[in-house]
Amino acid sequence: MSSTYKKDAHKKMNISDIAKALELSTTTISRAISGKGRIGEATRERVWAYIRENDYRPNIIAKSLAQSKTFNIGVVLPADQNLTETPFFQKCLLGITEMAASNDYDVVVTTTTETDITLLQRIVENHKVDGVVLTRTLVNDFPAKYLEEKNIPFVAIGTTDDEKVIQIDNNHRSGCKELTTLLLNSGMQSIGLLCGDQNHVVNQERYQGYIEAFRDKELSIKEELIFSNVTNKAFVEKAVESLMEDHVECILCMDDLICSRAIYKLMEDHVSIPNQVKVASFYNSAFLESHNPQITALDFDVKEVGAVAAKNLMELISGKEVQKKTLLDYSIILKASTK
Amino acid sequence: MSSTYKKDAHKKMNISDIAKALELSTTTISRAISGKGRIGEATRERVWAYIRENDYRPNIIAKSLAQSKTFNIGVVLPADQNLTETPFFQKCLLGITEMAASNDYDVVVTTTTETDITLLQRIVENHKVDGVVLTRTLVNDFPAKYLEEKNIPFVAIGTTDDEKVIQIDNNHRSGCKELTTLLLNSGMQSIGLLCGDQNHVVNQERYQGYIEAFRDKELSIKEELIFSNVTNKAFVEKAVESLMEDHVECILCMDDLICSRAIYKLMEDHVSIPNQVKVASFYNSAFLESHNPQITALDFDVKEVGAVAAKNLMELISGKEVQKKTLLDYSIILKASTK
DNA sequence: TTGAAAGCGCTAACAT
DNA sequence: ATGTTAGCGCTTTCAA
Repeated sequence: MSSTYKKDAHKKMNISDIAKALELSTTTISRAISGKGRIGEATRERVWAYIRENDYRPNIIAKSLAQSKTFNIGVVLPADQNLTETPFFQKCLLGITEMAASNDYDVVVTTTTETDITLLQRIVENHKVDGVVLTRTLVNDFPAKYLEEKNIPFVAIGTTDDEKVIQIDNNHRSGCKELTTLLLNSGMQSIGLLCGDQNHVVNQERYQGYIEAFRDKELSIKEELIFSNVTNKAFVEKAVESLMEDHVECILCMDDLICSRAIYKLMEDHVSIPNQVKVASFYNSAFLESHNPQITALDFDVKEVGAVAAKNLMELISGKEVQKKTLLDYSIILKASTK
Repeated sequence: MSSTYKKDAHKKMNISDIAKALELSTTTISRAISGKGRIGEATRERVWAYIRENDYRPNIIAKSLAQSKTFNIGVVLPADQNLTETPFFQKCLLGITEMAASNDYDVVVTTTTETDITLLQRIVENHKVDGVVLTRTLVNDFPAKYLEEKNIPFVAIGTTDDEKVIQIDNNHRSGCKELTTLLLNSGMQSIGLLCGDQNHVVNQERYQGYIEAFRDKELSIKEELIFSNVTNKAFVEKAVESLMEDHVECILCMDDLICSRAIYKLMEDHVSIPNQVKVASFYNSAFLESHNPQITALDFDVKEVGAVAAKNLMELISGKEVQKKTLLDYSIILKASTK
């Protein structure tokens, strides 16, 4: 069984069909549609009536060509395997898409890895987008550098040293600091930290939050309790073992995948949460929700960060002033795992 | 701190700039680029040399207008909250994006819910895409019906009754049947089933696979062991309790979120896997990987299914014949949870 | 093998 | 308030 697609025979209506039908000029139709320029209320209504009646849709491509604008924003997703496992980017994309649509923009997605930006170059150099949203920031940020160099409007979801970049981020640093402080205030002294990929700025921020919490209380930081780049199951297991040997009171995990792995490891070793060790995560997702006891975590409105990023980008594109850095809030969800 | 974007002053090169520089006509340049139509090898090479040297990029928008093609494919993602938690769609999207790019297409994403297809209508009626990939099928498939009615080329990832729809799917039914059969062969008799949303065809397929396994062995199906629409934590917990009261030997979960919830519930109740009850999932993801014992599951190459869908759609768009139904393979990963 | 010219559908100066 | 006209950058028929 197979199938072929046959094009519709009947041609689409265009602006000059309307002009003819209504005995007006195409300019007038254009003005009636866009609302720009002077036009009589009567003719305006007449045009709209015709449009509604005949279900006319303007050809965006032609508009694009005339205005040298695509009305598309590009969204760059990471192609790395282990990031497709996290819901962050998908939620972000949802927020971006909705905000874009409500401003009459559409979303073209593409992917990059930390070193390969050819697919980003594709959409940019083919003039497919008016601007770009980067959904994460890197310590050595190739995509950002490329867009800067090409002078393409873009915003980044995340934080970066590069002051020229417009950034939208949840306040990870502050959230992690507050959560850590809360734990320290409850009398704990020794808190282990399992960090994610250190080339991702977000993980650096989370790390700084942890450090600052200790600094503010003038507590010494024990390097042996901090594990960086705990990016796979084996690393998590080794780190957890080591932390338990050091008799930490609490294990902080930078994201929910690390946390989920840590919890399983603890269960396997018959370590009871929170009796023998407490656990908290810097990122909350459905995969932690089912655990008993429930896990204390930071919660971010990821869809919102996407929406704000899209909004900022579209304003940037339209020449408006845009805030250099937007920090969104977080909430701390205290649950039984740290009681 | 704020920032404004300033447009680059220097105008982009176009086809007639090249024509002038090389003292040729725009037609010739166009032919040299596209490779269509007769053209002398010498001039052809001369044009390409110039293009390479000056890093010229054709304006796709103009090409689109001239050819009435966008070179975009639309991808429809579900906007439902609990689906953003699963990695399926993101992986799919990755496959689609890569395949599209390698055929000089780009990907415009949009979202729908089970009842609201306005954002899909947007990209279709604004002529933003040449065709559409639906990333799931529904029992009552509004998006598919809409696209059919509008006569837009589209393919669906998933299975559907509608014979006119071009479908690409992993062989869920067969996979689930094989896994269930395997369990039955190992001597189990009573196997519980926790089903996902029954409006998603994929869950119907999985259900059928389970049923067929029993039928083939002429075993009776106990309705009380099958729970449908187990779409939240509370439902999973109730179902698991009920199954344990019925002393099932194994619990089959339709996806990894259900499975993860079921496992936590079992742990909470101090039920040992696989000693007291065995567990298997119809979908494998990183969130199950950490569990000890590891969980038996079906594994699908999701990126591949996306890639094939994109390929089929692009062939459909270009008027080629396309297979009505493509079924991709699966693998069964047997782990300790069913030993 | 190459070129002239019309056209894709819309916008925007510049008239009137 | 409305119309004329010249593009936007590329493709494509038709002619040379």
